Amino acid sequence: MKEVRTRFAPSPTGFQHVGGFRTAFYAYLLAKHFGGKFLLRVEDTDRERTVPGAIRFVIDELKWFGIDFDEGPSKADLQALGEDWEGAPDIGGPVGPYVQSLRLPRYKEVAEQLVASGHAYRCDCTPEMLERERNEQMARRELPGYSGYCRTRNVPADKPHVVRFKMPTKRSVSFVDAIRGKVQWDTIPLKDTVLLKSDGFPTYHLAVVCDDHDMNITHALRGIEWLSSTPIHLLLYEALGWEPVTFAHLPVVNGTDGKKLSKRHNATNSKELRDQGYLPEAIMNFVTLIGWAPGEGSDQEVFTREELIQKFSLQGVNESSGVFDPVKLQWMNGLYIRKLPVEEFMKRCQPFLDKEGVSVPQEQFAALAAHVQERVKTLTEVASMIDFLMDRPLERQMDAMLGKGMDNEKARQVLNLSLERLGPLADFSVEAIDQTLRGVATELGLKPGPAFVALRIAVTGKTITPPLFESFAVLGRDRVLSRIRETLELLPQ
RNA sequence: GUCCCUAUCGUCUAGCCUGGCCUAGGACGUCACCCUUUCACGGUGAAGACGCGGGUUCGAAUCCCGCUGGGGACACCA
Repeated sequence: MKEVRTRFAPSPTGFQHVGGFRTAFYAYLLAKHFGGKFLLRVEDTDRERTVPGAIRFVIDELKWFGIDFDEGPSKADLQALGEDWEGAPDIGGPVGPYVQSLRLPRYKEVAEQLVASGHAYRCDCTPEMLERERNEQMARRELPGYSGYCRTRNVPADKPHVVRFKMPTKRSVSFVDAIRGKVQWDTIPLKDTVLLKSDGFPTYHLAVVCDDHDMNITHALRGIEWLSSTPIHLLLYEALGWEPVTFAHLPVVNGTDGKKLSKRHNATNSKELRDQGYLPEAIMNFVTLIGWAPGEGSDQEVFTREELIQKFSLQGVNESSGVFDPVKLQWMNGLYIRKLPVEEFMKRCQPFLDKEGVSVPQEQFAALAAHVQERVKTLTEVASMIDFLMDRPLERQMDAMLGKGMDNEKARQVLNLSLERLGPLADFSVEAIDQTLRGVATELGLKPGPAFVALRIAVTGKTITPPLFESFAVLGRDRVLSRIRETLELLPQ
């Protein structure tokens, strides 16, 4: 059996959002499922719209997701693009360059071959002429598109020109989409499209067919928006005498508003999600699930990368579009956070703590980490759960201390008695604190709940914290006592 | 305008190919209860969907036709 080869072929005209990365995940998963190769190809055929840094973004982000390319741009290619950055990978491979702007001679060669075989022709119509023709067609409510004026004019090669494909209209085309099954056109509603632009760059149509063939790609995964131009590609393969790839047209990923994902949607690119404290493995798992399910009656939705590779198939990909639901991502992220080994969790929290200026001794963080881990859904939430461990003035939520069976007088009693009992405690352990504080509540005829709220706010300033006794033990007796005393001062007389 | 894709709970989906096991299953979210020192975690339960209309059939979420809704393409953009 032929080696399965897939590619992720972004055009560097902007920054990928999670929908774009999903395409990459699927292509990667498919290749790895069959033990094949996954390549990166840069489709920079639109010189005007190319944005610097876009390629780096793709490579960096995919690396963050733990995805490596088997073949792709070499260091030299990146340099040629002016995209040579510190730590840039040198991927390379046998069928490069993997950058379209570096393959211009090849496209010219193929275009000329097509002209020679009568499948294409040179055209020197000006943009103005095309514009006028187009307007007239619109006015007559006809199908817009090039009339084929230059088909028989035999425009000389030394004049500025484009190369157009001779579209046969009166014939049917069909292919079997790996996701949707047979798709058929009885007539082709497309006109003579440009293959090679006047600046010598190919259009997507020429480049994608040429490269997928040259790079021995077996499966082309792409967005559904390409489905309607598939006849062009099929006809091109035919004219060139090449065997077409297997196409798989992926459904769209929409935002919660039902509109296609774009920069307008918040948190749609992986960088933003990372800054918001999401784990790459959670994002990858979640995004893969928008539009794919294992099927066969399976309910599984949490997968390791290996399971994903093992279970992924194009048959399991959905035909209809899906919505990126940030709320469910949050749930899944929490799940992944809880699954992390504690040390790993702490390590991953570090950048977020630094960012918030929260610095606490490692052993103190370690003592509470397991409790914190269970209470957060994103890494950004960690800082506010442990910043009470720092030696800085507390801002206490005094108003939350009272109410619900707790008044000024009772709060004072709880704090005073706690002070009295905690002070002489032989060892300031979790168990001892537990016993003591429960004793305090009982002695005052209070339920533990309200009593502990008062203590929690007195010592941490907040209503939401890791468990009380553990927090006290980590904080240490001196700080606990002095914070309680401080609070007593704050209580109205 | 023409062509193409698509349609199961609010959302992600299973089931559809190979009709009956579907009084349509799971997950997120929502609500209630339990656990409980806050918040979480965990547990139990509830509400919640086959777009509409025809047909085929003993029987249709599943097959066929039509309609409607949604999306896309028709560029020297990808």
